[in-house]
Order: sequence, then structure tokens, then C-alpha cells
Amino acid sequence: MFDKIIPRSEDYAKWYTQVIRRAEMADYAPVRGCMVVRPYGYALWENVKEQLDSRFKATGHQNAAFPLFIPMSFIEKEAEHVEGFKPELAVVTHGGGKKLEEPLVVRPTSETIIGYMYSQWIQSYRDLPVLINQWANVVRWELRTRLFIRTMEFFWQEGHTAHATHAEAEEETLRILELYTDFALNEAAIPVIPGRKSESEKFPGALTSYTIEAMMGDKRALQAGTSHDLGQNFAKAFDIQYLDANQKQQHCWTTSWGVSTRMIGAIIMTHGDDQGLVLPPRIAPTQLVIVPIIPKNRDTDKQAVMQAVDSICETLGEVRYHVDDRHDYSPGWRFNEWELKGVPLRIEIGPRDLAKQQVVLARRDIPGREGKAFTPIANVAETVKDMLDTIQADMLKRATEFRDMNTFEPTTYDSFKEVVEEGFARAWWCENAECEEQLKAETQATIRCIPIEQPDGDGVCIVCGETAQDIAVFARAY
RNA sequence: CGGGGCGUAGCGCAGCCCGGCUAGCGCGUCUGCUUUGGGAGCAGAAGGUCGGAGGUUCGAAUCCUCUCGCCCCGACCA
Repeated sequence: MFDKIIPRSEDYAKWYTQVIRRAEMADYAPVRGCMVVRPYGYALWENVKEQLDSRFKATGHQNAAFPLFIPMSFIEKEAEHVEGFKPELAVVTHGGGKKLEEPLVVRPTSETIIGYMYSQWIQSYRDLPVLINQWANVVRWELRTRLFIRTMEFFWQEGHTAHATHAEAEEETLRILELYTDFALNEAAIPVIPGRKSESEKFPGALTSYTIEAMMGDKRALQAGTSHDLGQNFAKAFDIQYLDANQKQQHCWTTSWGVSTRMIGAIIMTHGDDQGLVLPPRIAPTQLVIVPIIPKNRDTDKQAVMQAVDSICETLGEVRYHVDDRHDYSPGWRFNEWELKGVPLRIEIGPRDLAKQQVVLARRDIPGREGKAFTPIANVAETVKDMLDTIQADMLKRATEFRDMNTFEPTTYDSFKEVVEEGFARAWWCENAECEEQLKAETQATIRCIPIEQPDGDGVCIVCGETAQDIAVFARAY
């Protein structure tokens, strides 16, 4: 017998872990809270990286690399920043067998050390803007971890920019928020809500934090990326100044923004089903798997099938395909294997198909017989390409429908408390921290964001009944 | 840091409460034969410091003490 993965409805956390390990995305490391990203998971991450990186470059950013170690005193320079990060720092106290004069922090994020470097590099308004990104690993001493979603060490990109005016910095912050939204929608097929964080949820040291929020398969929210308007907080702490056209010293306006390997977790939890992963075609490491079916001891059939496979492969062009010709595994075994791994499309081809000059095309996003169709061999490449686009679009559509079906608009606090346990709740909020505190204490939910897109007019706060300018999204979050 | 669970073969587990002979089962692995359109069958084989240390005992996977680690749920967080 074969161990099936546990259904999502039975134990979502267990399902998540099992899928990741069985699909060989990642494994637990021998250090608590750390993970090993295995080749299959890393291949997905590389595709995420590639898509983001090309968007960064298209908007004028350059990549660079800053040190892993940050002097402790740097972290302490920005008051809110210290407070936010101090509890989760990994600190190096010894090096080369000797106690260090000043402890070194393993970067939890790099605003401080990059801010320091910017203060050296920026002299004049002509040096601005500075638009730099780095792909790096960072460490945060998390109490409770979860593969991809919250590990002690994680991989990400962090963009850090410096500008002459607040307007430019704001523009940058929102440009990146849009870029992230575009990536999530069009590559990861994750419908996200771009919005602003509440005061209590914003990045330590930021003026304003923006986020893209997604709904996972268990209806909990996940922050999938952030973009921060840092105002002049870090510029003042690190003395990032320039001489403007009127010969006056000015502090820069800086931003920072990041997307991490958490995005992998978001993809898994947005699209995965009880058979395993379901990966969006645009970033799937393998988009198409071809499974030849060959009865043993019938060499003529084998040759014919493999020839047909070869000629199909030749027509596939850019499609990322894999031929699984492991004939010591039964067809059923191989089907299940690739379904677990979330490959979007599968071609099954055997002597019977060959006789009719057709193949079986099976969609991963529609499990079982319903997702299977015969298609003529003659124009299979075209069909595959079209089908990959269709799957990509359908996955976004399905995820959007799921989110909308589980998004409620309660009008009383009582109904709010009920529905917020069941999904997202959209409701007016007066932006008062006390109301936020109250619902946090009473419901397990938090304010995920104040969406950029707002209805006209105003309403009354769901908690206190005072006038509220904006709708906020509330949910239980990861 | 609180609550819960778990460490026994590569993986998943049983055995422990109530100590006893050679520590079991499933999957996987290896060998052979038969099989291949949804996780193949039969036959044989290999594989163990029972997380670690100490104690009780004629005898410990099992009881006691200490310890290390991991997972899950909360508080805190990308």
C-alpha cells in the first residue's frame, strides 16, 4: 500500500508539511527552525526570482551584495527599528577564537548597513535616486517556525532606494507594490489585495508600510510581500544627506521592499489540493510531463511510442517539459508522482493512442477523468501551449472565486466576530488603535490591510461606530 | 516562553501502562520470475548503539532521575 497525504480538511498544517516533503520541495534541517530547499523547490524559487528580477531591472534597479554581518551599533541607531528587531537577532560574539569588541548581528534585514553605505555614496542631488536590490538570506530568531512561511533563515530580495523628495519615495513605494501585485496575479496566479498596513502592523522604522495580502486554502491570510516608505527615519539615523540645487543640505527619503521564499508557501497553500501541489504554469519548473506507456516484451510498440514522444518533443519549443520513461514504475505510479509535484500538464501516450494518432492530455488543476482529454498528435504542441495559458488563467480565476466566496462584509460587530473566523472580513475602521486592539483581543483576527481600492464616501467603524474614512480587511493570519 | 505530542531499520509506526526468551509490522531497498492505460504480484534477502547519560533490577525499548532534539497549538513575527 501507499501512504496517501492527509486531506486538507482533516489537518491543514500536516497536509502542508507532507506535500512539501513528499514533493521534495524542502526538508527540515538539523537546526531548529531551519530548512533545506531541495532542487525542486529551488527551481521554483529561481523562476520566482527571474520574474521579479526582470521587473526590477525594467524599472531601473540594479543588483548588489551587502555584508551578512552588521555591527550591533548600527541596529541600535533607529529607535523603532531596534525595538522591533532586537528580540529576534542572532548575534555573533566571537570570531577566530576571540571575543569581538563589538558584537556582529547576522542581518535580519539590511536597512542599517545599506543606509550607512548610502551615506558614504550620496553627496549631491545628482547622485539620486539610488535604486539597489539585493538577493540574500537573512536570519530572524523566530519562536515558531513553518516551512517556507516562517523559517529562522530565509531567502529573499530586499530593495533599498534613496530619493530627493518624499513624493518620489512614495511613488517608488507604490510602484513596487504594483510590481508585486502584477507578479502575484500574472505569474503566481495568486489574487492579492494591495493595501496599507495599520500603525501597529507596519515595519519597524517605516512611515508607511504597504503589503499584498493573500488568502490561503484554509482561509487564513498571508502577507506575501511588503513595500515600505521609510520617510527620513533611516536617512536621519545614518546621515544620508545630499546637497540640493539650492546648495542646501537635505536628508534623503528612503524606501525598502521585499519578497521572500514565503511566496513559495503562498503558492502551495493557494493552489494545492488533496493530491498535492498544483503549480502555476508560468513559474512551474516543469510545465509538461510526458509519460510513455509501454507493455514489456513488445519492442516494436516501445520503439514506436518512443519515436512518437521524440517527435512531439521536437515541436515543443520553449515549453519546459520532462519525459518520464521510467518503465520500472507503473503508469499509475508515475501519474500520481507528477500530480504530487504539481506539474500543470501531462501527456499520456501508449500504443492504443498511437493507433488513433492521439494522446491523452491531463490537466493538473482539474483532477481525475474530467481533466483528461484526447487530442490529435498532429498539433499537440499548439494545444499544449494554449492549455498552459488556460490553466494559468483558470487557476487565478479559481483562487479569486475562492477568496471572494470567503470574504464577508459584516455590518454589525457581532456578525463581524463570527465571519472573521471563517475568512476575510471587509469593514469600515476608524484607524483608532484602541478599536484595533479590542478586536485583536476578542477575535484572533488582525487588520491585514487598508486596501488601496476604496469605495466612495465614508462609513461607521465596525468596532466603535465612529465615522470611518476607509474599509479595512480583517482576518486570521499566518 | 506557556500547553500538547513525539524520538524504536532509509521512511511511517506497533511494542512501553503490567520489565523476561531471538525487538516486530507496513512501505521502501536488493535478487529472481511474472507484470505495465491510475500508486503491480509472488518468492527470497539485507537492514537496529530502541535520542543520550545515569539509576533500580538476576534481567530495561518498557520503571525512576536528568538531559538533548523535533513537531503541533497559543503569545511574538516577512
